[in-house]
Amino acid sequence: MLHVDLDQFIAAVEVLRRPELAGRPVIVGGRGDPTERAVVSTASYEAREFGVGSGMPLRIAARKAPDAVILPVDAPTYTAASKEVMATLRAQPGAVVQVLGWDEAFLGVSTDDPEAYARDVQRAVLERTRLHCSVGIGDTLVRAKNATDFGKPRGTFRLTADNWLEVMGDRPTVALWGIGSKISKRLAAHGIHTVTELAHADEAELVAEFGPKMGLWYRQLGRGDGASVVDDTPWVARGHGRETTFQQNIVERAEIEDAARELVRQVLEDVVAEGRPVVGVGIKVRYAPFVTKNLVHKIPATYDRETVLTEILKLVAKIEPDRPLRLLGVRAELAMPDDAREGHTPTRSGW
DNA sequence: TCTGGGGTCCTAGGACCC
DNA sequence: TCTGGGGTCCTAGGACCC
Repeated sequence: MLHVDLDQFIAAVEVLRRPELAGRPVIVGGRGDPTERAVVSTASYEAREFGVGSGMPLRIAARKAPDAVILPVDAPTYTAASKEVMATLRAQPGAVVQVLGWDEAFLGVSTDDPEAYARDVQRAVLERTRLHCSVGIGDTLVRAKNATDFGKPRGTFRLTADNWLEVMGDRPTVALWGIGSKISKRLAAHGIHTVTELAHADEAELVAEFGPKMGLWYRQLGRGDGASVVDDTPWVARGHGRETTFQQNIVERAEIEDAARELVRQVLEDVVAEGRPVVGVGIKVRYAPFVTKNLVHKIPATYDRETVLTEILKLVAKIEPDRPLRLLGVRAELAMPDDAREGHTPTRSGW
């Protein structure tokens, strides 16, 4: 199967509608104001030359690339561009498409010449959307996904059981999709630093450290093994949430409750569009400097706004008084349709 | 350097039931 | 009076992804 990943997607879309920005360092993030609390969504390759990358505080990015053009995030525009890309992928002969986000998708296809097929995909996407993409080819989803990095930009790369350890074996475990900084550190504490070491790690030891599911899954990741079927079952959202980071930390009850009311209003807009009852509510709080807590609880299925607001405010009442708050998030869990329960929607562990 | 906003999923541990 | 073992449901917290 193939993994298709658009190159510097957000920045590329912005350059398309402002051609004069071509060749300049472009950074997209937050509201486009580097004095605000925000992070970089995407940096153009020119901006990356200055050491700017996704997830970096906008303030730091602006310091590193002082001449960069900094633009606000315009989600509706990227959603529209993404739809064009995904429609192009679905139009490819024999393609089964599983969308992973705005700018990436798995494409399942049976072909004797995957490289030629990948180049056809790149050509089709460029013709229809004027966007460039990289394509990973693999015999499992994990291998295809990891292969894409080696194809960037605008190229292709193939990873299979035959060359997986040869190519990936000496890389740190954090290079794997699904292993972040925390897990890689816990692995290191067991003497597991590289992909090869993870592939040959003791199962019992991993299970003892990470539990029966994740322990085995991490070892599988090290081997690049796992599912090899692209699942195009339509995605069913589990819920919707909104969150805001306050430009200045707040403490006042009334201010916190006002923020919660506004977030509930926004969440309910998404929930109404979904047309499924709310069966749980949650809040996320981040105290300064950077401590995150989640509070959730189940509720009887309801469509009633007042009920949802009341339940959220009960959780808000549990926020520790006098502790500076830098982020508040509100979330609504939705009832799942019967046909979308077990085994019908893609899950991470399924890969 | 100081960390957004949208999501999903897993695990531990307590409550409760038989 | 002290107490097993299995199961489910729920909450809190943590980790990851784009």
